[in-house]
Amino acid sequence: MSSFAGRMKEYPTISLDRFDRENLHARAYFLSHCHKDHMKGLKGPLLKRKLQFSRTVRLYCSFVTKELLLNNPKYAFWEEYIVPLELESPTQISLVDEASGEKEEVVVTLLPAGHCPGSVMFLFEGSHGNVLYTGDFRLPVGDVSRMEHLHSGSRVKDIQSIYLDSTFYDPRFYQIPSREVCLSGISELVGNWISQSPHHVVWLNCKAAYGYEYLFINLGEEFNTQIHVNTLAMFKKMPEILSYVTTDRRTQIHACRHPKDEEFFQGNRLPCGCTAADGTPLRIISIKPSTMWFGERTKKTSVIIKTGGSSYRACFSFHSSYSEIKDFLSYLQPVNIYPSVIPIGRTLTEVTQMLKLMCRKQSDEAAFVYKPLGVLKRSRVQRPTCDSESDDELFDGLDVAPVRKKLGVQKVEGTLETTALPVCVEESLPLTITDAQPAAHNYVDCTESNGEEEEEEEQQGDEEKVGAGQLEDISSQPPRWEDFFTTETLTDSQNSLRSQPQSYCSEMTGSQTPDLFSDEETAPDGFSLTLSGSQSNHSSQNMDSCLPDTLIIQPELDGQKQREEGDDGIIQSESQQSSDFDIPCTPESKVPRRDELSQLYRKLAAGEDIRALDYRTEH
DNA sequence: GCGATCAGAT
DNA sequence: CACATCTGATCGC
Repeated sequence: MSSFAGRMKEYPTISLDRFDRENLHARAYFLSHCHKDHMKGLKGPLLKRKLQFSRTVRLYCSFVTKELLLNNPKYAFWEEYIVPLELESPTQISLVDEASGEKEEVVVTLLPAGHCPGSVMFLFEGSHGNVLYTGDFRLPVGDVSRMEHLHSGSRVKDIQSIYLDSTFYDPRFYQIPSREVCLSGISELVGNWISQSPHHVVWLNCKAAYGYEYLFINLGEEFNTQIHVNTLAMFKKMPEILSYVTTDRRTQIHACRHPKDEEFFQGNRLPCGCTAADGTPLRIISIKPSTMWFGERTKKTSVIIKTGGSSYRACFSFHSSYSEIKDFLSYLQPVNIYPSVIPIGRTLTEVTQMLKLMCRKQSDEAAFVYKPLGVLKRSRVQRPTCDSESDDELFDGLDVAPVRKKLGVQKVEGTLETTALPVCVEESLPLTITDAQPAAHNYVDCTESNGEEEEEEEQQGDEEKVGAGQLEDISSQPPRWEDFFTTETLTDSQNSLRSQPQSYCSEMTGSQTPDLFSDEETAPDGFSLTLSGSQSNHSSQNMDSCLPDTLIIQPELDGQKQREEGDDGIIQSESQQSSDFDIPCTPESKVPRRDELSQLYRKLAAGEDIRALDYRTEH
């Protein structure tokens, strides 16, 4: 959950995703997406009053976010103060001090964030440098290199600071199966269930938040049906979503909710109250989207986990994994990175230290800043090729050395100014690298690969089925639900990296239908069934290609609490723990100890080459 | 009665 | 499996 206090040190008169306390004095507001933890104070009476006396203070967000926000009556008063912005359309905004008339100009560009419908990042460009506020995001490895507005010509823009969604910035979360792979697994499970009879229905146990819509869209499309939801109101202006949801309960796929929906489910009822269509009891399975992650070397993955007689978990993540974040950061190489989330079990200090390693090298920065006057552009030195231990294959060759470009004189000045002042923002330690502090090595991540990844050909293949995120931009005027995962502007030759799965149609073999009530057999090892994946066509950018798409795991009966379940009295394990799913931290993925970091810093300070030094495994 | 905050649950 | 939300208890006004 975001703990970002709302302001960026470079542009402190702007508030983002926080609207209480000191943010009440902002000259402009930005909302990255419509999740409650990013809307703190947004319905506050204090803010409402302020707006009524202001001529210039506005809230900027995407068209979709505006639509979702105004759908909630509590926020309806914002209507006349919202300025929706198109994606990827740089817009100049005046930040006006209404008391003094003082004014500052800033150019903001909304970039698709892939987190939920309408979610965006904000790129600010102004006299205090280029700053990227990511909001919450999930971007596949490589996508950053295709984001036009992070580039100027063929060069990467000089980013002073990134305010980062660091939810999974921890090696524990090294990889999270791609959206496509997760969708494929869910799709397969759903298909195998609902095809058995009209009374076989699926309950998607989704949280009360935006972000599951692409799941609904894809399932609706694949099974030529609509998904039952509580209300359609918020989508009334988003036909691309609207056409796949319904309030008609007579469908086999439900995502409806009820405060006591878990109890309902235990009683073989759907949250909407559906019990039976024509007297025949429904056969319900629940699928709960939840985040699953795997270590750096973990090869055996499954995107579906059976957690009970008729309950499943399905992999689903709103946030980028560690490796996805690293790809993002190592491409942009900002001077500073400020985490907006501290992963559970970590401290701000730890996260800050780890993020420092992803910041631009000090030496680089010094050369950058102190160029002679008149030299506004420079090509970055080619990034050294990582040694054999490189994890390049993980990133699919996307480590093409980014080239930076200064945009103008005023931004050079901004860089000078901001890099010279290590100022703290609220609760985040500054990551500015100063003389007193040895610079972290930019390429330390190159040592993290175990080098045992298989070399696989990148599949450029045709996409048999594209995810919703890959739909063509229909350029309909806003609101566009595509804002959700818009990557359609990413058009360069590397686009093939995204083309994931061709066929996910893993065939269930034998009586592998997850019939949880009668005819399921549990193998002695506790694994009831394995779905063979069609793995042949996957990109090698992650581990997908060497894994079955779907592996359904039947938890072992642990002999402890067991209870009756199902309509035929089969004993099922109550508390399921998937043995395969207790993913241990990979040995390489431990937290760096203080002394290890000290050693690293000593080496850096001494100018020693640490490229081969893995700070995590030293000792 | 409303809002803020926290614990707890899902 | 750790995301975002909801509910209820408590406190303060």
